[in-house]
Amino acid sequence: MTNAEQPIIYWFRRDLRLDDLPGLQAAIASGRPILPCYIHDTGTPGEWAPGAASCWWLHHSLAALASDITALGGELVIRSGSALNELVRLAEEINAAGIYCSRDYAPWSEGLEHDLYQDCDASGREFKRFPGVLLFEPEAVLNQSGQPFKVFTPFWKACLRAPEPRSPVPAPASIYFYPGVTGADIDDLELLPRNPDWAAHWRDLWQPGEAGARNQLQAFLTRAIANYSEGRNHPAQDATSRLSAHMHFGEISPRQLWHALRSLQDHNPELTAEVDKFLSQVGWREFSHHLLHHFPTLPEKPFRPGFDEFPWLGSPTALEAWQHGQTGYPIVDAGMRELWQTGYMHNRVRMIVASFLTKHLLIPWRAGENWFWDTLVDADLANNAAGWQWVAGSGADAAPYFRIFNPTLQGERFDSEGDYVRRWVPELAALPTRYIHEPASAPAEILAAADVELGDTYPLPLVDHREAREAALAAYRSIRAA
DNA sequence: TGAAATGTTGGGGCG
DNA sequence: ACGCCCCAACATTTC
Repeated sequence: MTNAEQPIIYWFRRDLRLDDLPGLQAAIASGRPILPCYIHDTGTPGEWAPGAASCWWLHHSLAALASDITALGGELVIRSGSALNELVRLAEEINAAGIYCSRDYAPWSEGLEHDLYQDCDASGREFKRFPGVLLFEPEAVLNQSGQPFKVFTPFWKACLRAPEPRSPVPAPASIYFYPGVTGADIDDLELLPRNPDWAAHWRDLWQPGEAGARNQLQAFLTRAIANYSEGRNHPAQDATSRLSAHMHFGEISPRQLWHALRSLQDHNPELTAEVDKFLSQVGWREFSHHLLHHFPTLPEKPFRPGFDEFPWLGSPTALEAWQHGQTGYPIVDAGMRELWQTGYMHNRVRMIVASFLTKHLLIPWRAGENWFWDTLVDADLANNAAGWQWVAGSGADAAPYFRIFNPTLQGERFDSEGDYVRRWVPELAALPTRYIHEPASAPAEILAAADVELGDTYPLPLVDHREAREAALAAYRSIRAA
């Protein structure tokens, strides 16, 4: 039997915010007391435990959420362990009437939601999951034959034809909390690096949490969006939204993003093309998540058959040079160093470094996927897996296998003044712009004048572009024939 | 959400 | 004036 004072557990997952949270709103509307909780899940089979950079973000995001809940007079109850066990135990402990949450689309999450539903059903509790992590539910975007889309353009067109994502629900003005339950301290989760604390300066770069997400969106909408289509390709410009980590942790929902942009567009029709361009990027996020939902092996196995046989080389020393930004290709090294030092890399550069790893070095995309997973603050299983497979040519709607970025040309085209390289590869800073993307082509006296000694202060190119390109084409031909 | 090789065209230098 | 060559600029195709 249930009574009106039996609480509802609101289980925070990848929705670390209070605004636009339909599940929380529904819990409040039930009139029952609410227990907000977060489980640091260490026990669900198949889970990709968050990487080091992601853990740093998670810590601060949880701290921000906990503080916002405290301001409302409640407490975020944090526990650690198997999410299923911890939730079941907590529900029994307080005799909860139900568990509400936002739906998550990771392969292991869907199984977990199923198990929770079963357990709740058997013990007379309500288990409800609400949409909100995505704009459109995967079941709602299928082609004419009821199958998932495997090509982005028709996928996104179908999304745009579908009923518009509904308006965000307001943040609760007050919450009737269930008192008296305590959990772990955030520090006990040991999410922060120490010995050494390599993220000591990251608080100057990022503001994890809902307020930070709101600030970032506001900054983007008042400035960079106006030149997004072009600016987004130039890594030296601050022309992208930088919302990815906020989005990953659900500090802002895609619905909030969607409606903020549509509203901006309504008031500024001249921004239509820019807004559409940005929303199509949100569309790629959507596409990746839908793909992962339909094809749970996306993070591990080539989406396209045949790539199992790809003749990778996988040299450990080459991988290490790539990881440390020591390949001798300035745009690649700049990107890898930006990643290492800030937990982030500009998207254009992500494509360049990924193409370089898989095609110039012939190192399996999974090595890159793993490195990004550990080093990106916005590491996201769906985006990461889909992105790497896209670059490697094995993914859905992937770049054709013969599309091999020339890192020198990419640098010259998208970092034409060399500002990005100079920022992250300071040992090349004094080189004239003409040679900044190809130091090896500079005359000896120019190198000397810039204090550059190739092979000493800056590495010689790890591979020759032309030779590497030919080798990659030959490798791809070998699986195509088979 | 490429790059390189190959093909075509047209202006200009020059015998 | 003409043919020839060079080559930049652009287009097409190939990988």
